[in-house]
Amino acid sequence: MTEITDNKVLQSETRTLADQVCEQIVTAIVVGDIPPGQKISEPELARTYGISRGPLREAMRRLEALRLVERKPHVGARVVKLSAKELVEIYRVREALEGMACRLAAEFMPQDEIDSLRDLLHEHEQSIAQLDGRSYFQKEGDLDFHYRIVRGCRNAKLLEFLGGDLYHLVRMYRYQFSVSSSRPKRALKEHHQIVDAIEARDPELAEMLMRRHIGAARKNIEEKLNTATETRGE
Amino acid sequence: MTEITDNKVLQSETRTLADQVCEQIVTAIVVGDIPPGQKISEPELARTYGISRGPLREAMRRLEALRLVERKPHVGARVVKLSAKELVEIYRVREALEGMACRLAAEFMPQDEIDSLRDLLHEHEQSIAQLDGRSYFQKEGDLDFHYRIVRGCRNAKLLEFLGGDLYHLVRMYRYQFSVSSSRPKRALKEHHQIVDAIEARDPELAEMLMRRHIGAARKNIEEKLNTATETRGE
DNA sequence: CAGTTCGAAATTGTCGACAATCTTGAGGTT
DNA sequence: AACCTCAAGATTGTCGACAATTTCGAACTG
Repeated sequence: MTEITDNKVLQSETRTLADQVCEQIVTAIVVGDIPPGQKISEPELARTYGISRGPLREAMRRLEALRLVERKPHVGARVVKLSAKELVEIYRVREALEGMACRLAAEFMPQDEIDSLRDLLHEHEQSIAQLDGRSYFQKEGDLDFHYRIVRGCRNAKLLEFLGGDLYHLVRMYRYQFSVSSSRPKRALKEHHQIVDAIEARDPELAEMLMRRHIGAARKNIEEKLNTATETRGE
Repeated sequence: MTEITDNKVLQSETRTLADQVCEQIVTAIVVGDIPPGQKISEPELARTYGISRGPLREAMRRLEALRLVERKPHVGARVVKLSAKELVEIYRVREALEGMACRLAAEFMPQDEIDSLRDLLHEHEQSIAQLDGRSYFQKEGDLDFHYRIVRGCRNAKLLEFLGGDLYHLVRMYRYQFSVSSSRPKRALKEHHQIVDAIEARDPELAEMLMRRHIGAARKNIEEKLNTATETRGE
């Protein structure tokens, strides 16, 4: 028996066809290669990826569990189309879960990981300076920060829910709407404050700051969507 | 186009074989008919439920997504065996999500649903009186209360995560460890306080009370498990 | 001409068989 | 006697074909 116990190593060598294709499809959906709302034809996708319908169907089940596709029996599957309402709902869930993650990180995150977080923020600072302060958080940089905190909270279930399921949706949304934080400097400052609270081992403050941070992003979205929803009554 | 928009009606009439069997297996696992840690043989289970391996494999994927089984490629699937640590982790997730749900319920839950909640608590009171005050919350009663609040928060994503995924694990745990709340009267009082806060439309208080309520249950578990963990060092 | 009904085509659901991989036990070697 | 090797068995992964259901269009009826 080896030392590694419950560390889910991503066994890249022995992955099943269905898993590989599933990952490919996830990326294709997230970056928009398969557009939202598109109906998915099983035989077509199977041909595209050069596999049979069996593994593809298993991949579809997994995608359904990730909330990236919706299936109706005997009808078919289509890529989810995030509505404004659903997106705000997701940010409520993030606010709750990541707030808790931040609280636990303030208790259990090792010092070396905190140092690493600081390094990441310094990289972000330089990135902002280079890009003249506008839209640093464009693609995956912001998610990286949040993901590290979730990893640092030492709660495997929290990591599963947030990292495994929810972040794919958030990533998809960012690609679809091309929404990067419109307030990069302020967001970076908030990130620094959050790390400060974690390093000070202040769970209450850490949770509150993270919730404010995500809540601000949510309000930002709500606001943008309210101004853009004068045409369609939905 | 009908009035029903995103209300996932449980279309009981046209359910696929895989879905039916999946539901059966979920129940079998939750109540312990298939014990935790048991390895699952695909041909055997397929024969048991009278279906082929195709639909059964799809059901297995769904169970994997529900975190009820764990699979390793080319090795097989086994029913999850909740450790004490994982259970406490789950309660942290519940604390975060249900706290948020309760906050939102205080904002958006309609008055008639609040009234219905009160009726439910009155039923619970009588049930406690009949059973002489011990362990009323034994099986599903407590979950029912929490589930109603989650439904009342008008956040579909929150409902999906909590009701769809997490509650199966909680139910399984309750059957496995036969743990019913060891403090029924106090729990009922807390439930009443929570409904009070919701009815008073006080989101802050509602969230705090719910988090305390679940946090107390978590501490109760930690305590029981600490006393029972003198034998095994795990 | 609108509405309905029916049927053919396409798609999804299901099945049995074959191939690839892991496990287990026996046999041999050091 | 302990350890390694290897082969047989079992299990999982994959595939192609058949059956059931839905969908779409055309013909028919009022």
